[in-house]
Amino acid sequence: MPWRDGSGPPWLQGKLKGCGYRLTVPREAILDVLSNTNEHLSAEDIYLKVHKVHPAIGLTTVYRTLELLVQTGMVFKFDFGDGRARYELSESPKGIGHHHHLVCTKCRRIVDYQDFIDEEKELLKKTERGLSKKYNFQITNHLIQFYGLCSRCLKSG
Amino acid sequence: MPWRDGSGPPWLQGKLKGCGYRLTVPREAILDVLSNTNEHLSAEDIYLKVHKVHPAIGLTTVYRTLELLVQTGMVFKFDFGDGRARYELSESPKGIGHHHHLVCTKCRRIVDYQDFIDEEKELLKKTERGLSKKYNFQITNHLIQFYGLCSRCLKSG
DNA sequence: TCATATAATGAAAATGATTATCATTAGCAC
DNA sequence: GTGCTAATGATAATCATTTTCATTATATGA
Repeated sequence: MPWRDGSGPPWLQGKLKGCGYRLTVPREAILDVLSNTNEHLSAEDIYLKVHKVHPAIGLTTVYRTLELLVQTGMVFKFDFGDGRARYELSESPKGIGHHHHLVCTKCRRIVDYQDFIDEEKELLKKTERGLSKKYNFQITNHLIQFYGLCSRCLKSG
Repeated sequence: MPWRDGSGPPWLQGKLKGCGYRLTVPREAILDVLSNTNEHLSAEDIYLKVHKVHPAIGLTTVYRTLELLVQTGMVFKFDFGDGRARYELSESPKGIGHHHHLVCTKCRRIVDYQDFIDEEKELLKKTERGLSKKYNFQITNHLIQFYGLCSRCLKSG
């Protein structure tokens, strides 16, 4: 559900401005696309979606904006091993929230899961504390992925 | 410590043959490099090290061999976000074994850690079981990385 | 040991995602 | 509104990785 004016979620816009960045049409459009998908979009995917509404916005700007969003922590950048990066909003306003991924090494399908995160969270916190202390490393983020064969690929051989 | 003949670890060679692949000089050389480092080498890093001993071995072959090793599960391929893949032997013969990474988002330094893996292992196993059942996904592998600022970057502001 | 089938190799060219350049445009603080 | 600059977009450049294809070398069976 895009915003009334198709301009993306106000709180994200607020965060952008809060970081001292200007609020521009391309940035709004990109945030809008990201907040209204649950796919794992590549830069080009995002460009194509944005392009439908704003044909003037170029791929370069999409890359630049995504880098900005990653820097500010608003967006996560993933590598699922197919040679192009994927981007997801760090925190979905709709509460879709933090999830991890199962990556099929055969067909490259991605399965999101949240179910087991609660327990993971506990351990992660604990681990993060331990690591921070031991290595004097300020942890801001983590990545957890499981690799293997998805149900379809298991069937087909 | 390279092997007597600088040919890499016999058990890895065995695994290669066991998978039906030929044992060749380039493959031995690449396995040798991988088994005698604890750095996070890129394809080109490996190529350069191999090149010192076997100048005839080309970069293409390094890429091809690495892909093969990743397919057979002998090598892990990592993305630390600097635009080039890194490769590590899955199981080090010297018992250096499975470890996870702390990635500094500022200077790109990588810290390996093993200390907290025991506890993680438990949860991982449990999580893997749960995920396998629920999503009918056969998990063969996992990736865990923490991102943040390393001690040096914390000091330097 | 040797011949043979064919997997593996290497040089060069192609690919394709991402980044740099630079003249132009458009937020936003005043 | 005006002006200062950050932001943009078209194009070209970069650079890691793949493809192509003719040549070489491995492992198997005689």
